[in-house]
Amino acid sequence: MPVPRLRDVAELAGVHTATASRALNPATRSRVSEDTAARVMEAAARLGYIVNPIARSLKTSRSNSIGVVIPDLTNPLFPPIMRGIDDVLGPLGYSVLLVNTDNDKEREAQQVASLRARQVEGLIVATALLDDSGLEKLALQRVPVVLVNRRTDTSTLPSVAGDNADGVRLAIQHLVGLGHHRIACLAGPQSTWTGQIRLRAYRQALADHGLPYDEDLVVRTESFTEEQGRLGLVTLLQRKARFTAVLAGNDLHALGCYDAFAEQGIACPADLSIVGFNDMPMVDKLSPGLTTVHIPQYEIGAEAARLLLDRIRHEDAPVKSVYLPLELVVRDSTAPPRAAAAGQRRRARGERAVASRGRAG
Amino acid sequence: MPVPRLRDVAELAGVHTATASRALNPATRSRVSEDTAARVMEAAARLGYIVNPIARSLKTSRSNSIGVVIPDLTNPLFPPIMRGIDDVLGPLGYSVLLVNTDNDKEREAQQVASLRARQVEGLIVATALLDDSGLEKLALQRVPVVLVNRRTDTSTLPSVAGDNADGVRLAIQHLVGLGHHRIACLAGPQSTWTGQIRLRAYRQALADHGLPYDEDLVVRTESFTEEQGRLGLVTLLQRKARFTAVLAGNDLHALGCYDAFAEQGIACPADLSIVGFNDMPMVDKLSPGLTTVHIPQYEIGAEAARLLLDRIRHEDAPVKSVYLPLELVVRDSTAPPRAAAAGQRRRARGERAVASRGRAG
DNA sequence: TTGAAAGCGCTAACAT
DNA sequence: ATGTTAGCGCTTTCAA
Repeated sequence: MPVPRLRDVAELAGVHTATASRALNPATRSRVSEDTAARVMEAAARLGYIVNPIARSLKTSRSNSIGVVIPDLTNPLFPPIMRGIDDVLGPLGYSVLLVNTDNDKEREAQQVASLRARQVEGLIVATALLDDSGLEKLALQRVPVVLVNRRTDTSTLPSVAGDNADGVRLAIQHLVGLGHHRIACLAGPQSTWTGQIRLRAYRQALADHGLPYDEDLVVRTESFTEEQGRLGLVTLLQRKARFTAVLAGNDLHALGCYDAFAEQGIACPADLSIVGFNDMPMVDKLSPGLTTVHIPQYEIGAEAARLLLDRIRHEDAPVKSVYLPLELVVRDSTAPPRAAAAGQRRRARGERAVASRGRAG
Repeated sequence: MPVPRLRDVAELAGVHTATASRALNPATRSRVSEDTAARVMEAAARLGYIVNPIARSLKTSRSNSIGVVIPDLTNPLFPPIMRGIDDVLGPLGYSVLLVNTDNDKEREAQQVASLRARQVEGLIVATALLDDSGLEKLALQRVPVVLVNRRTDTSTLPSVAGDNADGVRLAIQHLVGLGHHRIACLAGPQSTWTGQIRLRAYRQALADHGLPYDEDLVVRTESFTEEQGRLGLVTLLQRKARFTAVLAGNDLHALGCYDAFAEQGIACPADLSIVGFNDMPMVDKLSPGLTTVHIPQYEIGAEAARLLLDRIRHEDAPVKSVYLPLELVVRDSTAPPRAAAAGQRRRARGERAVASRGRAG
């Protein structure tokens, strides 16, 4: 039995295909008499008719699909964003085409081209660099685009992200509240918006608490990876500038720091407190459980989808930048500092501390 | 500047659109003289022409897209599978349409219907139940389908999965090698293939080592969740049947067991060894690091994609069941048993053990 | 080897 | 309110 066509439905209902088409589309149904509409719909139901979206797209030149560009789906940041997008757009009849760029701008260009070849109506992009010529071009070509998580330094593109500055503020406030005065910062890559804004916010937050900013307490990493986090902490320790807490660039950095703690015999949080960023899955299961800034990824995705719809429907909708509130999740990797930076003094004398024993006792 | 059409390319090259079409398609290029082909291709390049896949699809009734049906992208099992699929199919010009069913068979039916309405050429399905009428129907309608991770109990559908039986064998072999003789089993839901086969394999593996099978050492959980894992272990402990090791249904179960360990003051691996299944991200970071069976998710996805291609291209290709080899990853949650099941004896006397102190010392 | 012509399935002017 | 007609952009017979 072949797949039923509109023609079959029209025939069964005894009307012209145009009428059947109108009856079947809720938006045009009113232009058809009530009982023809009913007859057509019944015929469609009987035959199990479903419109062919390809034919429809060819005619309407609307593909009912959008593209999502991320670095790597395997990064746990992105699945919740995807679901947020999908849950908003799916019920509206949109398909979501996902591409992974692996942080390769050349590959990204190809992927975006293929997405556009597939006539996507818009793009949600999570791979923005601060200075991103590819994105500028898209904007110029009036392709509806929404940025998520990261932004460019110009504000020509709408974006949805967590309120990173506020997240950093919360983290520093927490540490200062615990009594920390010398707080190091593992800053992420300064070519990314997140890397840059978090460092700035760190500086600002220190100032707000009347604490001095010290370049010796800052390391700018090359990427948001565990290894870079480990290296960053090692660098910080080598400098011999004393500190009792670390603001990590993200949770992966913090994980790297945990490794460094183990290697160097540093007890966390006794010797050193640490705060992460993102609240990745499972970081609550670490020992010690990681205190971190939670980002509402799902909501970010959902909001980005809504913004993109705006842009698709009204080409000149205002270019909004949406910031969603962040929350600090306090776990066990932060505690008041020892009377002085004991861990570091001890290391200076060549002793080894006993590794952290978690939260037992 | 409007998007260039085939017509524009043909005009610029001074040929008919039919000729241009033939020249542009590698498969038909041979039916065109070499230098017309060259001229057409140059014209296409000059204009930046890209075929409109929608128009092509309408004509060829091939959508160049496939659907992937999973329970929830947010489950870390699935992103690597997706990437495996994408990396095989993407370069071949396929788009991958992903839907999440949230383990709701009704929702799944809708999603599959919408996928089919979009004319996907085939489906990769990760949500199979052992007895799955929806899938049987698809098979009957000759929709190309490949199952991943799970299978149905009939073998009418091709599938790709890890060699679960062998994984269990490795796990039990490891435990027995360490000296464990009383090994409990947290079996997953018996409505799923994974739940069922792992339990069977457990039984078989015991037999292979000449160990008795004891129903008191088995709990069948309702789902593969952390909470069910915790509950399962608690149930096992309440039964007072003694055991020195646990084979968890999967890593989430194992995580739940970790919680139960903490609650009940059981030291792992000193009092109780545990082996997980899946090797989820981050389980290496737990305390103790989880010994678990690693499943090559990426390869499973890639292989499923290849199988699906087979099915799409040759409707009656053989219905293969592919099993990929699994590996046991030994970490710190397994160790030789104490002389006897000390932890349990102690509990029986009403004492509390000191929580595990990880791998320090 | 190339061109002419038809048509995939649908929707949207336009006409009635 | 409904039917007529044309055509979205491409591929593919068929004929030359």
